[in-house]
Amino acid sequence: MTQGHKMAEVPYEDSQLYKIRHSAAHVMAEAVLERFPAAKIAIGPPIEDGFYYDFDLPAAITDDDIKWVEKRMKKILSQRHAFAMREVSPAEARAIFHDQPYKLELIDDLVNGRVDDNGAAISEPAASLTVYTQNNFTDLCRGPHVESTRDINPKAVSISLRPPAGAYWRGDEKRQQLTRIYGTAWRNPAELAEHRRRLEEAIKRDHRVLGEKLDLFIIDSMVGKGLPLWLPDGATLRDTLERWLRDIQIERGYLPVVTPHLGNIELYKTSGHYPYYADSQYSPIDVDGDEFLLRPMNCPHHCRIYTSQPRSYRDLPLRYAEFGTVYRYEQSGELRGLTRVRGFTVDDAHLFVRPDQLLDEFKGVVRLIQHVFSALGMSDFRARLGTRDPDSDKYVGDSSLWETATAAIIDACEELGMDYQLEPGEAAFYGPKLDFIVRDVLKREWQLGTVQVDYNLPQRFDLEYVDRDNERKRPVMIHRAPFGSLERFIGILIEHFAGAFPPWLAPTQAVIIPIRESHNEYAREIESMLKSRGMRVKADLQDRNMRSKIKQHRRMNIPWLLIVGDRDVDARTVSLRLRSDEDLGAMPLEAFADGAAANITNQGQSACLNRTQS
RNA sequence: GCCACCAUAGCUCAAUUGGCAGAGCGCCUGUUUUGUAAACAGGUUGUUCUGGGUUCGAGUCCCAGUGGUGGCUCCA
Repeated sequence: MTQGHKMAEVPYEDSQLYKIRHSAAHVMAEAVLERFPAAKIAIGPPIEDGFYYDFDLPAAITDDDIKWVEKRMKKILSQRHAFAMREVSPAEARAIFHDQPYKLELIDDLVNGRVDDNGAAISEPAASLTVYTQNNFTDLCRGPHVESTRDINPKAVSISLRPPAGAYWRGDEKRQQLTRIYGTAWRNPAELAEHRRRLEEAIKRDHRVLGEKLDLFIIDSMVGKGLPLWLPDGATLRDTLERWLRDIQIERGYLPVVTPHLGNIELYKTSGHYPYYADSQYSPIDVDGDEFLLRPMNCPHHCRIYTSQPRSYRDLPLRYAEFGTVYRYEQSGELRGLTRVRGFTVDDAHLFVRPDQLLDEFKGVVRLIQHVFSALGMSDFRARLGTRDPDSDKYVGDSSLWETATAAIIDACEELGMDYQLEPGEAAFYGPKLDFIVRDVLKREWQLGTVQVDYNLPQRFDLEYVDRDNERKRPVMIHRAPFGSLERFIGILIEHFAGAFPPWLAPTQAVIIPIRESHNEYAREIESMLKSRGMRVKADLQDRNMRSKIKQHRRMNIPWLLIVGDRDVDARTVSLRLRSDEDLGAMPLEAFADGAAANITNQGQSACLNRTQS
């Protein structure tokens, strides 16, 4: 799904392309300072596919300014200007940047060893600093840069591809908001053209675009932002996924539960969700003088199901599963299609296990998630182990419990041979977690599946079981959701398949297209025959010609088009055309039905049929 | 939430410096009965996002709101 850098073995940071982009950022800053002499410059690093530079501008930047800057950049690049490095003392640096407050702040932090010169990570105190100069512009910078502007092809640089954006100084929303200008730079014009082509391709795959084209979902302003409405085809897709996972879970010993979307605030005070995450919850609702919350999570409800009966060590593990809808307040600027919404359904389950069962149960869950991802052909994900940030106070529970839980996750990953990245500070507030992260078509990362080990809720809800030795003991909880949110998962899935779902997921699996009106009866017969075998099919009996029907259904990515005319009626065949544009010609109706059924059962990734039966 | 930009028919988009709101697709009616990516003809489709303001006159200019987009921040 991603279009990463497939460039040799050199890390991006050491590549020529990185230097080109880093240097292009300096040239852009020079041009912007010419346009806005009063502008203050912040930082300007290379990023994936390009670079940016942050400015504190005296006025909002316009399209005309962008055009001017881009033109000016190309002019500078077409001249020969060396990128000259010079080592300077802190005092010299302060003199050079005396009228650049952001640079002065960076210099102070560099000298004190708080940041690197991208304004980010903590580093050693710097005894001396480096500056780079090209033409009339000098920037505080560690480098490296290209030797000269001649190393950058002006025709491979563009800053008009992405609109300027707001960005907080040092990523802190309490500080000055700067104007970030993005640019892209490549080694040659062909690479730039390819980049443009990929951007256009990405828009076509965007789940918001495809969601409308394929009639999957809408987000209606009268209903509310971030509250998607599933249209019949989208709901069919979603329902197919739900039924599939439900069946898998039943096989693996999960038990269904159903709980309401609203709960007494005491429930969330007990669980700790309130007030820890008050900011992402909706205001309490008054019910006869008591306060109720739209639930932000399902786990508290499941805990109360656990406590509804005394539990024996023989009862564990208990695995409660529910497609539970939750509501979270998200800032309006963060809402996006199906991938960031305010009401969504989690394919949630909570496993209540004995400590001696934790490792096996955790591994079982990870295997389940791997199974789900691989059945859908989603191999492009990374696993992230989110642990507690020791400096933060947003977590609940003893540190010893956290250590035990983290160790259990690490053990499970190692026993399963699964790679993961450790990310302190990414834990849930009640425990460490293993997340499965994928990128969407515009390269944004989204958390999908998640598994979390939790010693805290069992304590807060006073969960117990009676062990073999007749002692009351505390179970451990595992929270897990292979899809994460159905909404987000399906959004990503739409982009993953570019709207061309494999037949087992496709809302409509086959359309029967009669060539003439006289073939309608046969088309209807096929429709009811395939429906009786559980397929999602329809006969297209509209009064329009065959060719336009083919075009229409191909646009909708219908896996199988069955064209039937005189020859097919006589021979009881269907003429099969795949959406991949393969015309497979006539095949016996029974052979198609069998082949399609096999494809669907086997969850084939393409619409190809195994034709051995014909 | 913050910064910037955007909003015209169901969809994609036009509309000269402020001067009668249009096209293609779709939809409806009729003709056509078709063998693999758009048959033909006619017709229909508007609170130009909402509310104010400027003006003889606003889709166009100004203000506010709503919604969307790109970022930032946030994200159990």
